Amino acid sequence: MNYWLMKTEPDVFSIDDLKERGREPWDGVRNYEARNFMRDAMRPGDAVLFYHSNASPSAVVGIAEVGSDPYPDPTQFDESSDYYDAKATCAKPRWHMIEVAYVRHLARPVALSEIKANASLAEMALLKRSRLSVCPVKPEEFDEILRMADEEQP
DNA sequence: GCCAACGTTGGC
DNA sequence: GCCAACGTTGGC
Repeated sequence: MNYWLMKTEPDVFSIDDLKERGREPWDGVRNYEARNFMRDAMRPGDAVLFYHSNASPSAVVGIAEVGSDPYPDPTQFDESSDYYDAKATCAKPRWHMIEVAYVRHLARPVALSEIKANASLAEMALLKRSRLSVCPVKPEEFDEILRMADEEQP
């Protein structure tokens, strides 16, 4: 099983929205590296750190899991969609997606500032790869975030 | 609101 | 193929 971190702007779609829906198709990702993770590596049951970006504070706020096998993002074929891609065809889809399923909220949000301050998390892709909305997480990093969430806020 | 990082586009 | 212009993400 693999571990991931997925970013979302809570003003657009938050952990509370995910809890309410139970499961959400993660369409609209138009970055090749993020696409490759979803298409080539993310599989049902993989664990996901659910991260609020552009938030106050930006933080890991919950746990989700990959809820489906990857499949072509239907919005790439929809001319009325913001995510329409004229160069994609059903025979040769360009963008793939997975669904995200709610697991639970963290006991408390673990803020980006805390992650940056934790030396054992210095190599996290979240910190190294700015603006990548889907990034891999090492098992020990995943565990450390969970441990921090169960501690008192510093 | 500013701006750094960085991916994409398009002229040549 | 190079690279400048431009657009987007996302922290602060």
